[in-house]
Amino acid sequence: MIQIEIDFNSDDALYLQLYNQIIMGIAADRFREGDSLPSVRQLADSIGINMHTVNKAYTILKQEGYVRVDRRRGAVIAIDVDKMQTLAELKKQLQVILAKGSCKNISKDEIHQLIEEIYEDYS
Amino acid sequence: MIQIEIDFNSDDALYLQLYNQIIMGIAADRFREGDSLPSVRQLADSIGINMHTVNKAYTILKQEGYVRVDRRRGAVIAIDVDKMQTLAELKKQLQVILAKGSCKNISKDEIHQLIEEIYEDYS
DNA sequence: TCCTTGTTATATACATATTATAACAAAGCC
DNA sequence: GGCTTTGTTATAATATGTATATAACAAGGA
Repeated sequence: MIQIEIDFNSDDALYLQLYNQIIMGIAADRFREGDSLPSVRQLADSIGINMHTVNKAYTILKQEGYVRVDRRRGAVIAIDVDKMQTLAELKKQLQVILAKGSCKNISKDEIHQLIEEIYEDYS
Repeated sequence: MIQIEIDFNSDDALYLQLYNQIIMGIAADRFREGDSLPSVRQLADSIGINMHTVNKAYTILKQEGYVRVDRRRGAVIAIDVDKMQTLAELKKQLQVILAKGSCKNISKDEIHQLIEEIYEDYS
């Protein structure tokens, strides 16, 4: 059984919350290369949302190379590594976040520290 | 004169691009504490978008403590530092980004390196 | 007085998000 | 072979979010 927490009061769209949590689940090694995710219908039922909302999350995960879709086994975790592109995208997103921190007097060291903290939470 | 680059083909909403660029402008010291931003009407005209779109960006910047609105001087850069809350929000956003990197075989060291790279760009 | 300021309100158009049904071929199961 | 479940696609309806167009108001500057 998969564990997904959806906040229906969040500003983030449902499909985005799903997308984010699956990626964080892979990073935290709760889902592993080769694992199957529940079918779009199953997961939609268990969360209590529409099939197409789940399908949208799965489709984006596929496009961005986190899962591969197998006719027999459904959505299977399968990472397609494109390091250059990933680094470029991460940089863009980090620039905005670091700027927010910088405005609020958060030092570079505190950011590094925050990174360490997040990695420690993986244990 | 303020320098804002809007990409009308971006997936990001116009007000969000504006919001991000003003924050990045403050972080890069192009806008400083006490500086006035253009009026909503002026900026809207110079970019070629609607007044309310600019107003939305300004309103969020105000809510999040990046500017203060002075009846005489318009939107003035004025940072309201709430370090605890800022750190909590940054952490949430970083968790998702780092998870993406982790899935794509980007090491912790490479993240630290990316942070350094972004800070170096401020010079 | 006149103009500009931020602010608020209303209306419209368009895009995105979410749900509801429905249908299809491919694969697994009995 | 029949039945179910799979991913996938299509269409429609609704709700929400984004952007624009006008308009009006009080407060402050020139």
